[in-house]
Amino acid sequence: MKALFALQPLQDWRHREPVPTFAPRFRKIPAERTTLDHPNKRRLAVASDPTTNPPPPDTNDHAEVRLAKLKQIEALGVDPWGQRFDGHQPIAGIRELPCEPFDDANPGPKVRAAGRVVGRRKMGKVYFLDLADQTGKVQVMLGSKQIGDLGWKVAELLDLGDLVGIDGEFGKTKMGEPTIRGKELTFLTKSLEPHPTGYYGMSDEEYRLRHRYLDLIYTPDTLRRAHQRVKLLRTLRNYLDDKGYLEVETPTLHAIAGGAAARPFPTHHNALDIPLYLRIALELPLKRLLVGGIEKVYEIGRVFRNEGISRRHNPEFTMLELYHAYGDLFTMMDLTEGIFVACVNAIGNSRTLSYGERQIDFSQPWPRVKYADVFKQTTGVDLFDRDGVKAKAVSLKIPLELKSQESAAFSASETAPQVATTAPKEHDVLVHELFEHCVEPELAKSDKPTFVYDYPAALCPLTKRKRDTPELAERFELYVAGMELANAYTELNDPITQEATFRRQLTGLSAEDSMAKMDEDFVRALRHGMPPAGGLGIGIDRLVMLLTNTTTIRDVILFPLLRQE
RNA sequence: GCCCCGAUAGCUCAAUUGGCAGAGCAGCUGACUCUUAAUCAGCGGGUUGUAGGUUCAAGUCCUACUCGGGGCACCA
Repeated sequence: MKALFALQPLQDWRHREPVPTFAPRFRKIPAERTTLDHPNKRRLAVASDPTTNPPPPDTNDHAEVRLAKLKQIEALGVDPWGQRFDGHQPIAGIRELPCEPFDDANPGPKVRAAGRVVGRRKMGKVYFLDLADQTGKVQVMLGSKQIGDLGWKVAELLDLGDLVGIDGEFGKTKMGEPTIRGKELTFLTKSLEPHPTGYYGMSDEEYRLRHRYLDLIYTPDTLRRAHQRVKLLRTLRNYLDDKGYLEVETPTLHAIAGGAAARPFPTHHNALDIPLYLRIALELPLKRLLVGGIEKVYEIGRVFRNEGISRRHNPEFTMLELYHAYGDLFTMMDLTEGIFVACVNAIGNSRTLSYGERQIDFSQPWPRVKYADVFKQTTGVDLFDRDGVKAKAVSLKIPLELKSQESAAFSASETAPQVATTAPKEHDVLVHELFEHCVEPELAKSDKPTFVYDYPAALCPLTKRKRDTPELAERFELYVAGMELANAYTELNDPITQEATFRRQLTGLSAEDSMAKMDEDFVRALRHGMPPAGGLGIGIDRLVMLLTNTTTIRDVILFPLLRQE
C-alpha cells in the first residue's frame, strides 16, 4: 500500500478536495454561512475548482487566508499535504551537535529536521523560523539565496502551525543562536486553522480541553504529564512483572457489573440480544483467575462509573487491581510501599515530591494506624460505643437517618434491608461519616503517606473479618496528601458468606446502587476454592496526579469527558 | 441533580457610575540577509456565548438557556 501511495502522481492530491475543516466554536461564522449551507461550502468550492479565479480572500478570516495560501502552494506544484519524509533527526539531538558560527569554508554538520512552525520572523530576504518537534525547538534560517527559488516561494507562504521538513547545516548565527541554515525546504502539511500565538500560552481551560492537540504543542506541562504518565505505567508494570505478577486483560463488557458500588453504563449486545454493562471494577474476573491457579495477577484497565464529574472524578478512569494468593492485607501494604517508591524514583531523584504547597515524604516506613485508634484519638469516642457515636454525630449535626436514595448505597449492611423512605443509619455508616468528617481532615495534614487499616466490617462486605474481632474487616486505605490513593483487603474467599451477602443485598434494594449484585457464576467459582489472598486497588489517574503535581484529573487524562459543544 | 463564578477579535486580556467596544500578539500591505516576544510604517478585524426583558441608551442591570470553572451531592 505504501508503495502505491508513493507512486501516485502529484495530480492525485491536487485534484482531490481538501478535507473539510470544521469551524471551531470560537470563530464567528459569517451570516451567509449560518443556515442550511455547509459552513465551509465557499471554501470547498474554491478548492475544488482551480480553473475559476478564487474570490479575493477576506484578510480577516484566518482560514480563508490560509486556504488561499494552500492554493498558491499547490500552484507551485508542491503537495500541501506532504509526503513521506525519512531520516529526520530529533531536534533535541540536533541541538547537541557541535555548534560553531556559520562559515562558508567550514559548514556545520548536515542535518535534517521535521516539525511544526511555531515562530516566524522576516528580516529582508531571510526568514527565521522556530521549528518544534516532540523533543524540542530550534531556529531555522531560510535565506532567499540559500534556499532556492521554489524554496523561497514556499517560505513566503508559510504560516504558524504548518509542518515542514528542513535540510541544512547546523551552526550559530551572529547572535549566537543555534540554528539550522536551510538548504532545502520540504513542505509537509498546511494548517488551515490559526494556532494560538504561543507567547501568552493557552489559558482558557475549555479551549485547552477541546483542543488538546494544541494544548500538547503549546503547553509544555501537558506533554510532560503525558510522558510522565507513560513512564509511571511502565514502572508499575516492570515492578510487578519483576515480582512475578502476571498481567492479564479481562472483559470490559459485563453481564453483571459487580465488584464495586457504583452505577454502571448500560449497553446492549445485538446478536445475543442481551443487556450488558461497562465494567465498574476488575475484581471478579481477577478473583476467578486466582481460583484458576494464577497466584499473582494484576490488570491495569479502564473502568466506567456513571457518576458525577469533578476535579478528582472522570466517568472513565484507569485502575490497577492486583491479587496475591496466600497473601493478606499486610502483604499488600508492603507491596504498596514498594510500588509507590518505585514510581517516585522513576519521576524524580528524591524520595520527596511536591504536591501543591506541600512536600510529601515517601521515605519508608510509612505510618500504619488502626482505624479504631485514629478514630478514638480525633473524635474522643470509642468506635464500638454506639451511644457515644450517636451523640457525637448529633453534636456535629450529622443526620441519624438516611434518605432512601442514600440507603441504597449502603445496602451492604448487616441488618435488615431498608426499604422505607428513611431509615436509621447503621452504626458503621455513622462511624464512617464521623471518620470522613473528623479523621480525614487530620490525615490530610500529614506529609507522609499513611495506611489506615481494620475498617468497620459493614463497609466492606467482600473482605475477610478479623478473626478475633468480627466487627472489623481486614482492609486498609492509603491516604496521601488528603487523597485516597489505594485500597486493599484480605479477600473474602468463603463462598457461603459471599452468597449470603449477595442475597442479603438483593432483598428490597436497588441493585443498581448496591455494591454486590448476585453473581451466581462468581459464587460457583469461589465454591471451587479460591486461595486466601490479598487484593489491592490503585487509582492510576490519582497516582499520576499525585506524582506529577497535578490538581485536576482532567490534566492527567488526555481526553476527559466533556459535554458536546 | 443543587449552589456560586465566568464567557468581549484567531490567542491573551482591557473597557470607571448604564453613555462612541480597545490593546498586545496573530493576520494583510510595504521596508530590511543574523532575527529570536525582531523592529519600523500603514491597513483591516466584533451580532461582547444564545434568546428575551428593563432603559433615551446595555459588554455592563434582570430572566431563561448553552458551555466551562469551583463547590455540594453521587462515588471502595
